[in-house]
Amino acid sequence: MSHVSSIFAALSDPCRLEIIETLMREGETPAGEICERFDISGPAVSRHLSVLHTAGLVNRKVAGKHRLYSVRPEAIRQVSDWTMDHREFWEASMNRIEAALREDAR
Amino acid sequence: MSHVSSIFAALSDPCRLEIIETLMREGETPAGEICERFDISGPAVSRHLSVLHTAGLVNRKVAGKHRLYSVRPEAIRQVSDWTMDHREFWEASMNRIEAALREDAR
DNA sequence: CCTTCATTTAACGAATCTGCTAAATGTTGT
DNA sequence: ACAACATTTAGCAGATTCGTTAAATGAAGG
Repeated sequence: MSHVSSIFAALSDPCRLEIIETLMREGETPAGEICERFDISGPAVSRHLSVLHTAGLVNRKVAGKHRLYSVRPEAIRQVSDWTMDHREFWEASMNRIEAALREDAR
Repeated sequence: MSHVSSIFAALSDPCRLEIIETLMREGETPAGEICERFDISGPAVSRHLSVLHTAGLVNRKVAGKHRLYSVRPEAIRQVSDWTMDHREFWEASMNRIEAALREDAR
């Protein structure tokens, strides 16, 4: 699996995406606090965290009985890099569409 | 499923990601030509194209016996937008990491 | 019409994902 | 050592995914 596609896979679950967004907003957070935010069981959240960790999206830090999770910025950057690699395509195309819209509006 | 997570889901398969990258590079392409590039069967590629279409990542245009596929730039832009929404997080964090590296190097 | 070409749909099996509950692990405080 | 707490692992059911081959669809040309 190409590396960026495995990052996409990790983000493809709505629950995992929300976990990542929460961690980016609030920084390092213990597993238990993440659990509280979701209606699913603790083990289910734990599994999601483990998927994210395996995919290299989060760091896990052991602190007493807690595990602190945080997003690895490089991972998000890889997504950004992927879009930037193709920026010429979508930016140019978007401009063409906008131009066509302006043309239509006249 | 939040919209961006369904885009991530569509891109989470290596074969689909490669299809999208090919289409971005080469523009509108008939299904048959896409098939030739992959070792999997025609029906398998057709299914991937249909997944991409359902997720809003590609346009399908009927041209005689051919179906021409092309990437919808807005879809890629949504990925870009998502990274940009969190840019402050990963950019700041990357800088912090870089600063730490520079600190270590001294 | 009938055939051929391009592509999709159907039907199926193997593998993977996601959730659950119950049990295990490891840590802290008594 | 023991009890309480935080989290993960095990084991299982149901849904989904991805590939295959065979059959269906639909346009183009003789």
